[in-house]
Parts: sequence; structure tokens; C-alpha cells
Amino acid sequence: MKDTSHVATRLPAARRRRQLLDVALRVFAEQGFHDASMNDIAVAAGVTKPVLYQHFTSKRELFAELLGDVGRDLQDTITKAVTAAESPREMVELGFVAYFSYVNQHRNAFQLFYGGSMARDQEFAEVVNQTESALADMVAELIEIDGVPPDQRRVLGHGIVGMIEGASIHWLKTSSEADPATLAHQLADLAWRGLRGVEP
Amino acid sequence: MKDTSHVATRLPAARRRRQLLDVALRVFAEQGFHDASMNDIAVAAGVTKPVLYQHFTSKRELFAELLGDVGRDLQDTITKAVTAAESPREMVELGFVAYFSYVNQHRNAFQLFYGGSMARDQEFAEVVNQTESALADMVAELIEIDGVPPDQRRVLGHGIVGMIEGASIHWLKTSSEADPATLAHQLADLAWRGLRGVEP
DNA sequence: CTCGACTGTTACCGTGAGGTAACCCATATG
DNA sequence: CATATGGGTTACCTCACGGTAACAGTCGAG
Repeated sequence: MKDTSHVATRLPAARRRRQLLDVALRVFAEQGFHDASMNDIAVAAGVTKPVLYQHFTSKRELFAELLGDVGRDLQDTITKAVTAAESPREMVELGFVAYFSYVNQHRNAFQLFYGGSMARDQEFAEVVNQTESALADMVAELIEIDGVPPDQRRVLGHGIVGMIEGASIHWLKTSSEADPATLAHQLADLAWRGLRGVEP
Repeated sequence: MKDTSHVATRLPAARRRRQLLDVALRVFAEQGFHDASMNDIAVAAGVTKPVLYQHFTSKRELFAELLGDVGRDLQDTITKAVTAAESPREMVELGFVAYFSYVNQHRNAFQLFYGGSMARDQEFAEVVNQTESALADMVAELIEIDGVPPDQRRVLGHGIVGMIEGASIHWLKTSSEADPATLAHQLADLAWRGLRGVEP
């Protein structure tokens, strides 16, 4: 009688570690960093607390690892999608589609990243910030109008990133029927038209 | 020797309550809901914990009151600014300017609202949500293209709201030299151009 | 069969937070 | 001067959480 997914049959360290990461991601995404206790995570994994501490030295370290993984994963996904494009307009389109697909397929990851309560936490904030800034910079470079100073470009870039985030959050909250591809296309169009008209 | 601002001279209940609200807003904004303790707030007000509990029945209630106040204040500010406009284009412009002015002048309030860790908290989330949705709906009505279903309008509206938030957050984080009015104007322009081109 | 290594559990500690009971003292009023 | 009102404090309770020490069961290698 083996249940490899939930029941506490003994697991080799590597598998256990991966399972704990998966479960922790889910629990953190559902309850947030503060409200999720290490016990919650352990129990959700069908295990007791010390097992968790055999694999991760502290709650913060566990959370930081998840946050870092998600950040890298998201950034990679977008970057890869964008570099496959052959025109600025296509970069926007593919980037947006990639973002929405990611959100759609990795909801827990997304919720951990943005629903998280790490705005006031220096260590966590930096991870999120780094990823967001990377995305914002990609957008900033798409502004083809001369004479726009870097600072402004960056603010606008963060604005566009915020736009995607805001739309994504709302779209997840209301299980809207609109499919991600259509939504991505529409928002990409909105962003593109907007960015082309920027004035110094 | 009277110091009406900080030192614990005795205050009548009404004034004390206002002072506590002000101090609590600042402390919550700086440290976040979870990391700020009731003791922190009391000490910051030059007072002890029980005084806080004479005016507010719980930490959550105190935070909820602040959150509600800020939400109403922000929403009122934007609404008033927008209703003074005489064209859709002007509504966008004035709305954006009002938003950035508000953020600029009430940074603590803004940080409480968006930096806060209330994404996973049902009670708090609803307050924020209500305000955000109201703003998003205002934007949604500006889309003058026929044939765009309400659901999509709302998602786009939330996208625009997210854009302002994202730009605001970044702008606060880096004490950018760009003044709020210019920024507002540019983002309003971006949004307007984008929204005019939306396709069903 | 034995032994060692590895996975897991029970039971506990310390600490800090939300929240409260009981008491104190300044002041205005008769 | 006595006293009631009400703003303020000290000292405490409870409880949940992060984290750990010590112990236990399983399983493969020699």
C-alpha cells in the first residue's frame, strides 16, 4: 500500500526534500509567510517538524529558497520567450503571453511572489525586486523614442510590469473565463500602443 | 514643560485616539502588520499598551480602521479629481495626477495599503480590493470601444490600476528626481493611447 | 545475524506577542 | 478638604511558534 504523494512512507533524502519544497510552496502561497507555520508545512507533507529542519535550517531559509527559485524561473521563462522574437512589437507580444502562461500554470509560485508579505522584509524584498527590475528593464529598452532619460524609462517599465501583475492578480481572483492568450494579446496591444507614444 | 507632540503629557480621549491612529499608521507602514507589535505602537506614542486597548479592541481592529480610512480617503480623492474633468482624456489626466499627488503626500498611507501583508487575509484584502475595484471600474468605463465585454474591461481596468501602483512603488523606492506631475502626465498619456486602441 | 547509517518521532525549551486585571494619581468640583 | 472621574501604569496570563535534544524503527552491507 504505497502512496508516493502524501502518506508518510519513508523517502530518500533527495525526494523528501523536493516534496517538502513543493508542499511548502503550496502552503506559503495559500497562507502567506507569517501565517503559515513550520508545523503546518510539516503536517501538510505528512511528516513532523524536525524532518523539515533536517532539510532546511530555518523558516526564512526555506522561504528564501522558494522565492529565489520562483524568481529565477519566471525571469528565465520571460527572457527566453522574448529573445525568440524578431521585432520589438513581437517581443512585447511573446513576453506577455509567456507571463500569463506562467501565471496560469504556476499559480502557487505567482501567489508566493506577489501575494507574499515581504514588502517590509529587506532580504525577501530584494529577491522580488531583482526579478521585477529585470523585467522592467526589458520593457524600458523597448521605448524607441530618443531623449527619454533612463530614470523615466525605468519608471515606465515598472509601470508596465505593474500592469501585468495587476491584471494577473485580478484575473486569478475572479476565475474569469477569458483565456490567458487573449488577455495577454490585449494587454500587449495596450502596452505597445502606449509605449510608442511616450514623449520626453 | 509641555510637549504636545511626543511626550506623554496627559491627553483627552479624543486627541489621544487621533494621535494613536497617526502613530499606528506610521509604525504599520514602516514595519508591516505582522512585524509591528502593539507595544511598538504604544511606545512610539509615548504611552503603554493598555492605553492602546482603551481605544481599540484589538490589533486587527486598529489596522482595519486605518485601512478603511485610507481606502476611503484615496477613493474620494481620485473620484473628486475625476468628476472635475470635462472629457475622458482629461479624466485620465486628472485621475493620474491626483493619484500621484496622494502617494506623494501620504506615503505612509500608501505603504500601508500596498506594502502591507494583507494579500492572504480575507478581511483586509476585501478593503483593499474594494478600493482597487472602484478605481478599476472608473478606468473600465473610459474604454469607448463598443463590443468589449465587461469582464475584459475590468481586467484592463485592473491592469491600468496596477500600472499606477507599480510605477508609484518604484518611484517611492528610488527617490527619483522626476516630479510626480510629470510622471503622472506621462503615464496618463501611456494609458490613454493604450486604451484608445483596445480591440474586442 | 549484526551493525551502522539514515529516516523519522516524541517531547520539550525559550521567547515574544496579544490581551487583561488591578492599581495609581492628577484634576475639577462641591 | 474630601471625593469621584478618568487617563495611565505595573505586572501578569496564555498561547503559539521557531527551534532542538534525545530516542526509535527500518534496511542494506559485510
